[in-house]
Amino acid sequence: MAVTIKDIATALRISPSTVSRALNDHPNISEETKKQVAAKAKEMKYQANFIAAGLRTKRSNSIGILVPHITSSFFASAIDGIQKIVSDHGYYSIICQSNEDYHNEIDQIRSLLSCKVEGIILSIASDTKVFEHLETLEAYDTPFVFFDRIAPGFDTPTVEANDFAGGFQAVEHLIKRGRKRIAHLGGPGLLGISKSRYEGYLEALRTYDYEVNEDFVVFTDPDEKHDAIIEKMFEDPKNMPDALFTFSDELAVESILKLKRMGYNIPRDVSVVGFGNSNLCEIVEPNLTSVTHEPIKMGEAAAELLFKVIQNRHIPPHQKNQKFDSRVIIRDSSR
Amino acid sequence: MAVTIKDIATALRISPSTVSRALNDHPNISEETKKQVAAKAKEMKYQANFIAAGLRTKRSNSIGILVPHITSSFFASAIDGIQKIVSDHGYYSIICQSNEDYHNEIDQIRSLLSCKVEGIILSIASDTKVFEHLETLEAYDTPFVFFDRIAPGFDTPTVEANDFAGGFQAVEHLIKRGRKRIAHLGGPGLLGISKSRYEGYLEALRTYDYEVNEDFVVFTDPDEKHDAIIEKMFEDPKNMPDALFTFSDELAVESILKLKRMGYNIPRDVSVVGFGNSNLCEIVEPNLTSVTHEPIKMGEAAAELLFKVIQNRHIPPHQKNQKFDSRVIIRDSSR
DNA sequence: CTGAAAGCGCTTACAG
DNA sequence: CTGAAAGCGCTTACAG
Repeated sequence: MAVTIKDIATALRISPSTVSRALNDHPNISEETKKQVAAKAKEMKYQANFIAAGLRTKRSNSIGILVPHITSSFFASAIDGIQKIVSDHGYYSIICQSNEDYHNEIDQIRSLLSCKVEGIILSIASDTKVFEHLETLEAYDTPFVFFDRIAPGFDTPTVEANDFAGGFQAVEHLIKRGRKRIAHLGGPGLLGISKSRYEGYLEALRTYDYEVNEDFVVFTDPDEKHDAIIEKMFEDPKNMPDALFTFSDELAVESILKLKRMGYNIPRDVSVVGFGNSNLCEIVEPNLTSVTHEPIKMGEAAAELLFKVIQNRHIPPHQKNQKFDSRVIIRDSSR
Repeated sequence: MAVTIKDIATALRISPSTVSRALNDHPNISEETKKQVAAKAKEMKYQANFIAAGLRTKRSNSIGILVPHITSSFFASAIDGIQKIVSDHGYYSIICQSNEDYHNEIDQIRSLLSCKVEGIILSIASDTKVFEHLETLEAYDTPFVFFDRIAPGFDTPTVEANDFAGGFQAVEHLIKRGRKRIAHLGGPGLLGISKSRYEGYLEALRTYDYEVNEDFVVFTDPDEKHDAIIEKMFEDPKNMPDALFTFSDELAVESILKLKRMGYNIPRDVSVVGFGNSNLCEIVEPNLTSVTHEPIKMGEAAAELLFKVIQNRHIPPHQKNQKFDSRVIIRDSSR
C-alpha cells in the first residue's frame, strides 16, 4: 500500500492536518515540525496524491492539449513550448489527438472534461465544420484557448500564425525577384490557414498590380496525387508559371522533385517557396526558401494566455488574439 | 458549479447510489431507471468526474509516457501507437518529456507517480547513467515497460527495435553490393541503441571476414560538428571508405551533402546507408537507403504489455522482451 | 431492485 | 503553533 499523510502522522504522533500543512509549507507550522515531517516523508517514500488533493481543492493542476496529430513537427514543437510553461506553473498536461476527425475531437474533449482539466489548448480538426461541441466547454466553465486553428464565434483567446502576412511576404519576395507568373499550390480548402495563405497570395498580386490567373491556383488535400497537378500546371512550357508558392514545405519539396524530373531547372525556370521552414528545407536541392513560423513561441504564448484565464487575470485586449508574424527564409530555390 | 451524481439523484428523487450504478450499467438496476438516469444526466449536462472515481476505486485510468522528446518522429509515431491502445482500454495518457536530461527524468517520474498513473512506458534519457530513480518505481508497485531505451538490471518487459540486426543487415547489404571499406558514423556512445547498431556493424564485418579498421568508426553527439568528422575520414581519396553506415538518417543526409560538396559522387564513390527510414530519405539526392523501424507497432506492443502487467495477466516469456526486426529499404544512395 | 453509510487521501475553516 | 471535523464526488459492501 502507498504511504499516506495519515501514515506519516501516526509515525510522528501528530495530526494529519499538521502533516499536510508542513508538506505544503504553511506559514503557521514551526520549522522544527516541517523538518521532521519532510524527513519522515522521505524515509517512508511518501508520494503526494494529486488526485486526492485535486478532489478536495477542486483544482486538478492539469490542462488538456488537443491537437490534430502529434506527429506533425509544427504541433510537436508547439507542445514543447506549451509544456515548458505548464511545468513552470507546476501543472501537468494531458495530450490528446483528434486525428483530424470530428467525432474523435468530441470524444477527446469529453474525456478531458471528465479528467477535470482546468483548461484546454485546442486546435480543431480539419474535419470539423460545426462547433456545438465547443459550446459545451463554455457551458462547463472550462477555459480554453484556440491554437493555430480557430473556430469562429467564440470569445476566447487565440494564438495563430499570421498566415495572411506569410503568404503576402512569400509572394512579394517572388515579385521582387522579378517573377511574373506566380502560381499557388494551396492546402485543404476547409482549413482557415489555407485560406489565409491564399488570401495573402492574392493580396500581394493585387498590391503589385499583377493579374490573377485562375489556372495557377489549385487547392490540394494531403492524400491527393500532387504529381499530376504539377504536371498539368507545367505541361505547356510557353504558358507555365515561373514561380510557385506552396501551402507547405512538403508540397514544395514534392513540386521541386517533380519539376526536376520534368527537366526544369530550379530556380532558373521556376522559383519555389514553401511554408513552415521545416528540416526538409536544407536537404532538398536546391535548398528551399520557406516562410517560417515560430511554433515554440506560439505554444508558450497559448499556455500563458490559458493560465491568465485560469487565474482570472486580466488579458489586455491587444494580447487576446495574437498573431505571430512570419519571415521568409531565403534559400537557393528562389535566388 | 458542475453537476454531480447527487444533483441527478435529487432531481430524480432517488439515491446517489442508484444513479452511480445506473451510469455504470450495473446489472441490478432496472432498465427503466437506467433510461431515466441517462436522460437526466444528458439533460443536466453531467460530466463524470474521473478524479473522484479514481480516488475511490484506486484506479486512475491513466498511464504515463516518458520519452526523451516528443519532436522526434520516432517517438511521436510511437506515442501514436501507444495512444491507440490506451484509448481502446478506456484509459488516457499523460505524456512527459525528459529532454534527454537525467534530473528532468527524475522529476517527471515523481510527477507521474503523484498523478497515480497505473503504469509507465519509459524511454530513458541519453544522459542517464544511474538507475536508482527507477527502483523507486518498483518500490511503489507502479508497473513499467521500457521502450526503445532500456536500463539494465530490471525485471520488466521491454520493447525495442532489433538494432543489432538492423546494423548487421545494413552492412551486409553494403558488402553484397561489393563494398570493401565500410565506415560507421555512430550515435551517442552512451546510448544502448548506438552500441547495438555498432555491434551489428562489427558482426557483419566479421561474418564476411572483413577487417575492422578503427579509423573508420567514429561516435558522435547530435550537437557536434559532423562536417569536420566527415572531412577527416574522407580527406585521403586513396585511403578513404567506399561506404558509410550511419546511426541515423540525419547523420546520413549530412554526410551525403558534405561528401557531395567534397566532390564525391554518391553512390559511385561512396555508398551511404542511414537508419530510421524517415521522411528525409526520399528528399535527399540521391534518395537514401535506410534501415526501417516500426515505431507505431512498437508503441502498440509496449502498451499491450503494460496493460497485461496492470491487469496481472500472464506474459508468456517469449513476449516479455520484444525485439522488432528491421528491414533495409534500398534506395539510390547504395545502388 | 434500491438505499444508507462508510471511506478513498487530501485540505482548510474553525477552535483552541 | 496544532488538532478535530467536515467534505470534495464518487463507489460498493451491506442490508433490506
